[in-house]
Amino acid sequence: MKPDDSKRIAALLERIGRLLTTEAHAEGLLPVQWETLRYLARANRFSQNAAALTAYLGLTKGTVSQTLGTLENKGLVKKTTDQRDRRSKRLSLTGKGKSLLKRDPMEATSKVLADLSRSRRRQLAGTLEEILSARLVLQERQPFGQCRDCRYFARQHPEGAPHFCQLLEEQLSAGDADSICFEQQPGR
Amino acid sequence: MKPDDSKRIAALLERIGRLLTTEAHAEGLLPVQWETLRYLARANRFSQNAAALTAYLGLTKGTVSQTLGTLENKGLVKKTTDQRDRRSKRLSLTGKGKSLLKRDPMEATSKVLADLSRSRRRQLAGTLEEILSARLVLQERQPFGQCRDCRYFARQHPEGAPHFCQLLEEQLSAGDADSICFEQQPGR
DNA sequence: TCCATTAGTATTGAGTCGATACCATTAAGA
DNA sequence: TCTTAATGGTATCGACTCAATACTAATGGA
Repeated sequence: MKPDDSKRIAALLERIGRLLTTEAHAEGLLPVQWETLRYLARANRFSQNAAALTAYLGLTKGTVSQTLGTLENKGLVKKTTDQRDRRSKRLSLTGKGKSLLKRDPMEATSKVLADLSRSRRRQLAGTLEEILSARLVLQERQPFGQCRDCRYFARQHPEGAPHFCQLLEEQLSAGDADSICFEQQPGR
Repeated sequence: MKPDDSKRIAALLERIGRLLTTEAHAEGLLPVQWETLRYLARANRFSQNAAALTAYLGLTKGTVSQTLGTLENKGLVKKTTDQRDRRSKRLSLTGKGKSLLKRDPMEATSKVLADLSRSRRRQLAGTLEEILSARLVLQERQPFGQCRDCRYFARQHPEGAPHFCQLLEEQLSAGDADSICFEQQPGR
């Protein structure tokens, strides 16, 4: 095996990333804009705000605010002020935003991934998660894992609701449990 | 296993890509500029020109020309007109460019990759290459594989030189064989 | 009540990026 | 050889990202 094997893999990761980026110039949207739409579709309600998106993307809040502004102008995203904390704004996809996501250019790549065997997919997902998490830890950034893989996720709620978040002390729907969360901390 | 498992992997790939991009704002250079430097360090002499770089990055030639211009102004890249085809310019890293590459922000990720076991690295590299190649084929783009994995690579040269390219009919040094090539076509 | 913190916006300037048009050189045909 | 098409690269334009900085508004603690 080659001496700088790791460099070759790093180059592969970067090139795939760039591929995803260049082909994300589609439907009149730009790469970050697509990423934002996808994020909002996947994020649970505690994470549907600009601060969480900023952390997810690893950009500065000014940039993200600007991107959200243009998406709002395009009628793809809606902002509503959070009533519990009126500094914060709750972000959500409009109907137009949701239907645009059906033409997500990322689909082409998902299709290729679906052609891999189940076991290779599982292996790949595991390795990529490990790499990402290692890099994020070094930068003290959040992993944005799925709610149900969180150490604060409780399958049994005292009063009988389906799930419960022990950190935010909120009930969680089945959809919440599958979504990604700003506060998620892997731990089981 | 989750229904849209492939979407999760695609999101991982994109997020890692973005991570690589955001941390490539370093040493006064921008992400594409780093990618260009790395490309020039890895490309064989047939591929050290703007056209090949354009194909590699998947950008338009105008953009690439501009990026190369700023790298030239920074004294990191040198252009010399190719004497065989005087439309073309041969690109090379200056001493300053090479020494800057030693502070490549991508190193942080290579280090993490180096911590993976040998077998997981091998598996990962294989899977990523497969994914990339599948996507590139769909777009009719070049794979930019290593010279020695090319169908035109001949280990024995008639006159006894170490290696030989049967497409370009040129002798190849050991370094050439390890470099990536614009014309490379996997085939063995 | 004061003050530090947090959520988001506004502005500026550098640079990517796609699109288009352009120039020079080469290659192919008549 | 002359003409024409293709190729390698540059120049210019406008839209937009992005980091940096400064700002407003709301929150929350002392």
